[in-house]
Amino acid sequence: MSTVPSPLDAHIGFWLRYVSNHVSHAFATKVEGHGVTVAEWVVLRQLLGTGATAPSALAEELGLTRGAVSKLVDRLLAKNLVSRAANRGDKRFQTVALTPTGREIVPRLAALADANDAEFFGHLSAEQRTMLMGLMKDVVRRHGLKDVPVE
Amino acid sequence: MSTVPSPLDAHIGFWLRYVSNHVSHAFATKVEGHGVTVAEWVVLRQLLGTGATAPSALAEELGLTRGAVSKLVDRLLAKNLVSRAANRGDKRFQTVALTPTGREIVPRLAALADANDAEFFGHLSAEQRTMLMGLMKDVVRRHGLKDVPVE
DNA sequence: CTCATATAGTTTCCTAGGAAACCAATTGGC
DNA sequence: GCCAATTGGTTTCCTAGGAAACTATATGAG
Repeated sequence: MSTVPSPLDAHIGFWLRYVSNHVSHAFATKVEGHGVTVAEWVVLRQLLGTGATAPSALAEELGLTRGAVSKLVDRLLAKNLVSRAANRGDKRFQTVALTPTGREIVPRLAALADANDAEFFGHLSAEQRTMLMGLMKDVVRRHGLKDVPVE
Repeated sequence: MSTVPSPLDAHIGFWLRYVSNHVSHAFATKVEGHGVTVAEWVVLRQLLGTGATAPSALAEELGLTRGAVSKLVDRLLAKNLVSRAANRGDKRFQTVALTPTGREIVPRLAALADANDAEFFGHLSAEQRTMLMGLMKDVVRRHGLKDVPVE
């Protein structure tokens, strides 16, 4: 008695990807007005919280590869939003930090992020939002993967 | 009294993207054993439900661009998983359909999709899963965007 | 009938990011 | 002390997919 293969929309993963794509895309168009991509925003906001940080730490915290972070930092340098500094002890290490300009635009980008989240999830009740976020954090924690990013 | 800019993890969108990336990546490694990508699987499963379908309809249903579907279909043709047919009336139209081979592997891929979803969300109760999916569908519906894919 | 317009699909160009090879600096075994 | 192994970061190669230009077909206004 073989049953019909599960439809696409039977999978939670499908819906997450679908919604997540739309949310990210909408946010991307919002921030592109400030000449920044979503990934760049993520790095900038992270740096505001952590201060000068090694690229490898950023990669770890944000769930990116070191290669991706390397290129991301290049772009942010070119836009003068972050600066690189050599570590005086172990010369393999660097740290990356926000420039004054970088620090300046973070709040404006954060406002866009808030607006974007409100646009997509604002219709949910506070309880629903909390539960939703809780479920996501649960998956991350449960699934062992890098516990969490962020402060 | 300006407050601190929202941290990354204050946004539901951030968590969705984070989790969704992991889920998709895990699934990708599962299906790559069958020589198929996640996007290709999505098209294959869709075709099982809809039968012979125009590329533009696929694009619409799955939330992809026509260009992306065009390339996706090319790849699936090369793998002999779908076939293309010209429409006898309006020569601009085509339809794409599963080949026997394509129809054959869908159930196996569906099993992988089930396993993947279970791996990430199996620890949730049935109610939690239902609610989670409901919230996602709600966002899609509410946000007007293409109502839903799938049968 | 004819030409402007619309529509389906393709192609080109571009960007992003992963994997893995690679370089430089460091450390540990001995 | 010296060399192998490790570690941080970069670079190269590759693939995916979006945007927009492009081709071919069809339709409709006149």
